Amino acid sequence: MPYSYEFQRPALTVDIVVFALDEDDLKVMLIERDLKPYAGRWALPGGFVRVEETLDDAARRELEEETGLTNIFLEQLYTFGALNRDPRERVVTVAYFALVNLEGHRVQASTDARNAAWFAVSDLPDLAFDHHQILDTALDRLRGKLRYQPVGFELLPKKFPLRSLQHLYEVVLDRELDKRNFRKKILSMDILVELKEIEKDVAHRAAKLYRFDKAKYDRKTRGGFNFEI
Amino acid sequence: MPYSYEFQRPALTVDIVVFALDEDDLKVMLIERDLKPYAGRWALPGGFVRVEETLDDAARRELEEETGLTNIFLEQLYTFGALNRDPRERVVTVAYFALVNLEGHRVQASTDARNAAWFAVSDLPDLAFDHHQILDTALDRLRGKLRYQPVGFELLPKKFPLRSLQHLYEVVLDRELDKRNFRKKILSMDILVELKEIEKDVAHRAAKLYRFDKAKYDRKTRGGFNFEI
DNA sequence: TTAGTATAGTGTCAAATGAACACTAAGGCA
DNA sequence: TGCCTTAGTGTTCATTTGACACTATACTAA
Repeated sequence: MPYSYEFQRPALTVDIVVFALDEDDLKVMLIERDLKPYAGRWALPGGFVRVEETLDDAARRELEEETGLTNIFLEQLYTFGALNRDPRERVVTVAYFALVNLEGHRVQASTDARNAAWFAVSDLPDLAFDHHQILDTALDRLRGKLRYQPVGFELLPKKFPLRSLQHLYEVVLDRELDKRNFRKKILSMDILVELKEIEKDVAHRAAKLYRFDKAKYDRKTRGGFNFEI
Repeated sequence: MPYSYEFQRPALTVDIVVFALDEDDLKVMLIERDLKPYAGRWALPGGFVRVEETLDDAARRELEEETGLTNIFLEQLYTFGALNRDPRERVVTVAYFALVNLEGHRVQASTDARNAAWFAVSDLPDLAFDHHQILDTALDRLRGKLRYQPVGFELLPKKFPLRSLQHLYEVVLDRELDKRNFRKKILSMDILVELKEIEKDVAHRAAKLYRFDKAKYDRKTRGGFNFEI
């Protein structure tokens, strides 16, 4: 039973850029399309917004359906409305960007009869639609956010050594950082808690583990906070 | 002749938060609604996105139709998709935020049979829909942007004394700034050009006029720029 | 057991930046 | 000509940033 409207309406979708971090690279989650257009091409997970769900809900639902990821950091990115982004008809998409830590959310390959996989952002295949542009926008946003908000922790496990945090900053910002200065700076922010635990099963001297203390952060966040590293 | 679709589609609109600056206040442009719902209430300018126009185009068109403003700084803000933001049906709106200088764009009161007016953001009427929330989001964005991008100049005439620029920062950031430190900082950025002109018709000592030099700015913008005042 | 090796962890100094602070100069006005 | 209003200008101190190198610890392999 079709629905009719006095004026033509663009279709509305959500697309999600999910970032994760492994030993070497910043990764992004892609889905292999099984339908036309762009069948066989890799694309961002996403789909149509239902009329009875919010945009955030749509993004979380699609993400779960297509990749199995739930309960992750998710934030609206930008809305893309170019006229021919989809060859079939006018489609406006609200893009989201999400951060997960690989430990907690191991790749849940094919769900929903699709193939899902992590790709290094430095070595991507051709993408469907304007998804390359969306991804570039997400990367800019990630780099920007890292500077003034403590989102990086979303990419790490709950407990992490300072090395991992520095590595995160180095990978995302794409430059090397001085270890001493980095530690001084991060610790002086006083938003990390040193745990009574050290790394295990590590080939050499084990590092202390830390966790991000959101309560501490919230207390000092009045008037902004500078994560410039 | 109605259009029909297999699934129900949300309607898609744009709404624009236009900021301007006068002697005392940061102002925002509002439209008095003549139709239900919220007839007689003030609202942000905006309207439906047509299927053959981009989101940016829709925002510019609506802005011109409803307020007469053209050729101004306009940037996408955020997309609002709560289920009951519009009592009639599901409407998703892509909000924009715009900056104008009052000199060049004097209030073009009623156009399109509507009443348009500037309101001080510190003294607003009740607004229709979720427009208060949109406006708050826009204010946050303006304050944020001012810190790391030279958007403030969009609120000033082409030629302006440093006092006006400082006043802009003080009004938007809502705190007083030290005149000497402000001048030192702004001039050290080397993005302003001192003109061979001074203020006219001013009751007391006239100040030198400056203009923003976009080319200069673009040259140094590599790797970010800090407008922290 | 010991030598090797890989990563953890730590401090100083110099330069740049940020914040506080007060007076003189210019020009219109009465 | 005196008054009033705004323009314009430097110094000092505290803080932050950035460059830079060595010792400590723990596992591995001979």
